Amino acid sequence: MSEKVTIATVARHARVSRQTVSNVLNAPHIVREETRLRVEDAINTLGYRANQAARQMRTGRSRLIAARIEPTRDGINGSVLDRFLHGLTETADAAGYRVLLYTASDDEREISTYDDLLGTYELDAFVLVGTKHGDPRTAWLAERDVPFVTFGRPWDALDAHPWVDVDGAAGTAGATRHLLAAGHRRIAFIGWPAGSGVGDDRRAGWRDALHEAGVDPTGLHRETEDGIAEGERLMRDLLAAVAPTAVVCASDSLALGALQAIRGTDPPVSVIGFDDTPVAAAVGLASISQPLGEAAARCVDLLTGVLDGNHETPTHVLLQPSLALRHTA
Amino acid sequence: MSEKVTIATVARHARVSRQTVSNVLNAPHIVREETRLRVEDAINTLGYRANQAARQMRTGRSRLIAARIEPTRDGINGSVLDRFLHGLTETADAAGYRVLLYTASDDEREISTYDDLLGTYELDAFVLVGTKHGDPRTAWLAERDVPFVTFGRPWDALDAHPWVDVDGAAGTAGATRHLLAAGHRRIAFIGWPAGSGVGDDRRAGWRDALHEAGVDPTGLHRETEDGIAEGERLMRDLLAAVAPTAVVCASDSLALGALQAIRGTDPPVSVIGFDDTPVAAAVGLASISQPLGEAAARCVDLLTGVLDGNHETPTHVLLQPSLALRHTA
DNA sequence: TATCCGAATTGGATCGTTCAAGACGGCGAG
DNA sequence: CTCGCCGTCTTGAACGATCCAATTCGGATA
Repeated sequence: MSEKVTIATVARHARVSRQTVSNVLNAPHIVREETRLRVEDAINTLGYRANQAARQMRTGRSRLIAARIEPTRDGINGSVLDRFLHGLTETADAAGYRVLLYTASDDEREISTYDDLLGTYELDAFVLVGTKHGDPRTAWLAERDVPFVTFGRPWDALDAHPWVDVDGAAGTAGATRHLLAAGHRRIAFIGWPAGSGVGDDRRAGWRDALHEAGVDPTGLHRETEDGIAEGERLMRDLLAAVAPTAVVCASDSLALGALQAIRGTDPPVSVIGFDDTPVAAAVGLASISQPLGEAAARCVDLLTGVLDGNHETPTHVLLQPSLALRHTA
Repeated sequence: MSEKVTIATVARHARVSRQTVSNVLNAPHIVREETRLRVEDAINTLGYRANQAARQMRTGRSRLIAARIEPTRDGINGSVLDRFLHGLTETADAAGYRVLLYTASDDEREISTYDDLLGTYELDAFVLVGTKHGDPRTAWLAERDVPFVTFGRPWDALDAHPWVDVDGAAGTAGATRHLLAAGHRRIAFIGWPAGSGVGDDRRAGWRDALHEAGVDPTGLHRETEDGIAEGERLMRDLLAAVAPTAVVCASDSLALGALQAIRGTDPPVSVIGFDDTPVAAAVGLASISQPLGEAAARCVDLLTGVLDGNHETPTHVLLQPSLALRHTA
């Protein structure tokens, strides 16, 4: 190939000035149609692509979004992040943004990474997955007016910043109602210790659905850290204590454990997991499915809304999960 | 906050010229120590960070590496990509590079994405995970002298381009030898249809280890597409046909299926999977473990070697897997 | 016919960095 | 003493895009 194709090359080829080419790209409506077509033609013929670095230097915007990739803790639930990232990349691409990855081992380092990314790469925005109570990261970003969205509600202050989340309570409530409709009454719940917003939310959905049906949930739930072994242990405990006929779990890991515990029961105890991970699909575990692709898309929507100065867009999005029915329910 | 801190700000503050500051950053050895310290001091005091866009415009290098994130097919093996990406991000970071994500639904689009990424972002290099026979993507990149590394050997021409891979044959051979040492003789293998380099490699390791021990592998192997159900089906078939006492599988998905098929056998049939996914760890499945973090690190090494013009570095790296022993073996 | 108007186009300046070339002082050799 | 060299530092130009102000041009108006 010959020389690098710049805006000047295109301008010469279309016999117009650089500025006109720039206008065709950034403000097509102010260019006469005939001229515009000639320029567009030259762009295609020459295979011109606007140099992002030069554009960024002038405009101060990089069209880059940062997302964190975490060390895989538990591959079962880890695939959630994986799928979310994929969706994010796809939607961001369509909106003209690219996704840059970063990692950090703790909050302090993560914040110093923000500083670095903002300083050297002039990132346009951040996407955080999951936040804690009193998260120092969101505080840092908000303080500096850096655009960001979280996937996951800030449980302590819902209006603190834009977020996208999936209504976990609605998911577990729906699953519970499905089981109630199938005739179950002793429907147990295995979840996480109180205090995590997500876990409490999921438990609340189950409890509300039972109340709604006039069933007393007392004694029907157990709490533990996430994990297959933990799920199995608690399910055995439940079987011995209250002999539930069905169980809703806060994660697929817990549900897989429960599945191992109920093996051989007759009639089979129904099990419903959460996240609809590929493992659940593989073993036929019914599970509550989060619309991760859509969640990612709405994150990008929110960000572009902020970045393009459109303050009309809502800043909070709560999506509804669906129930993936399989032979365990 | 005040003005943006540029190299000129630092220069004024340290009472030197812009170029001297630039030299402190890029060629410290040509600056007198006293001056260097004064400049470094100013940099720290002011919190200066070199603007990547400006640097890129001058040097033509973006310090950005592209990696593809694929739609999760099978969450069990999908976590491999996940872990690899994490390692890549971490090591690239340490080497002063950042990882940019992209997706593409087919080869043609992927190539056009390359074109776009190179044209607009001036990417420094690509990391491809897995290649096919006669891969059009590597051909395209090689033709244009774009630096890239693949994680996975190009099976048809080992010298075609730099790669990092894990010795699958050594992994299955090691697993097979472990089983032989435990007294097993009828050690089966469940793998993928001939033709995929990875699958053939893994099968060869098992076959060689058996030959080495004087065991005839005839009839002891089965081939199928990847998946839990497929693994279960083939394992039942093997049990009925040749009653193996152990089985080595080409993936954890197949091994999980095999595990379901052998339930209740006495003495228990040993099962060893491949990839040591978190699911394997969770259910206690023995599995061959790929050093993904190291693989990612070596990919970055190879790339920086090429990018920094160091042609001394080897261009092919073959890493040894290890055997994660758990109660299924 | 002269004047004015607004749409379309033009040239110059600018963003922050690195490259290329040159300036400056001190030192040793001729 | 002069010359050239070396180490150190400075100055001007360039990368490729966008912003800004100025200019051209065709057509409408007086």
